Amino acid sequence: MPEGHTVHRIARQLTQDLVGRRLAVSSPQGRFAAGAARIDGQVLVAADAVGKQLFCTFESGDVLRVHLGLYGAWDFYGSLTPLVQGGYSAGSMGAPRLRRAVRMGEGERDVPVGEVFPPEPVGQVRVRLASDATVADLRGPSACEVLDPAGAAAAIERLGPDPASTDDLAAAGDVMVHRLTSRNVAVGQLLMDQTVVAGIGNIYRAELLFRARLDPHTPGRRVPTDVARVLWDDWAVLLADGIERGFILTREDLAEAQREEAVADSTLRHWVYHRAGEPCLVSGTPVVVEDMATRKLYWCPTCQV
DNA sequence: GAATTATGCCCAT
DNA sequence: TGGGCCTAATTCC
Repeated sequence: MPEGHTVHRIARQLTQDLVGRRLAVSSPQGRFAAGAARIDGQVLVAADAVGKQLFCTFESGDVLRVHLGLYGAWDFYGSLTPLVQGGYSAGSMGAPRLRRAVRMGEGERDVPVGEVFPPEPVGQVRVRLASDATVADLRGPSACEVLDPAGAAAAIERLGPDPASTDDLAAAGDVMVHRLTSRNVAVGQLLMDQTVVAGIGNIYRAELLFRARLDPHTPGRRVPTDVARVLWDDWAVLLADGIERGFILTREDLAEAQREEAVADSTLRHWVYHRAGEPCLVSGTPVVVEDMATRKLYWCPTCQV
């Protein structure tokens, strides 16, 4: 259930520990045997996130494209560079996994004693990327395929801008603002449309709209350009924070001590997401939950107009 | 212990 | 519109 920040962290972990290495690529589950064979034994030259998609480029130019979908995750084993203060020696990134892993930000947790390296695959491992020292297992993805360079470029071209994968934030923002304000579709749906802006999921959608005090039902065309720009700028801030922190925290009002609490208690992290019926933290009005395009939308009808 | 739910998105009908 | 992916935490008996 990852949003963009998680995929960027996965790309960072892969960049730290597997990029530049010659990898054994396999499909313990078997479903990806042909794709794995195409890139087995090659050097991984880059790992990049664009929105919620991961692109791993190998020396031949072939690209492994991965989308985690609803419950995909990467499990990492062996030698790993800590991405969080305190570090960790084994972990999962993607859907929450506690079996042998950490939630990012919960601090260090060792590999169970007696576990050998490389570890036996746990569950249905679609693809394993392995160096001598590090193993990354992909489980439960909704997309996992090998593309040629043109195919990879086309996949990226279909995505809207991602503030964490552009070198021109202002120009990327222009694209997002234009796409958001050009259609009559509700802004709450447009923010989830990965061709408008990439990486936003249901939590960031709800929180961005609350922080902008914007009614999710407002048609994109009725969203003032400067408000659309605020959404882009705020998305860039929240995404960068999520990448560093390892989880989504949008309550900039929290004091430092309360932020520590929010590390352990996910119910403290958001203004409206998953707070249906609870009082809005600003107005006291019960937070509303409703369906919008088959997803749950949380919002405050008093604050968001 | 069973049923439900979830940070997503694709496809078939 | 419904099922699929193939998972684990949470909620409901």
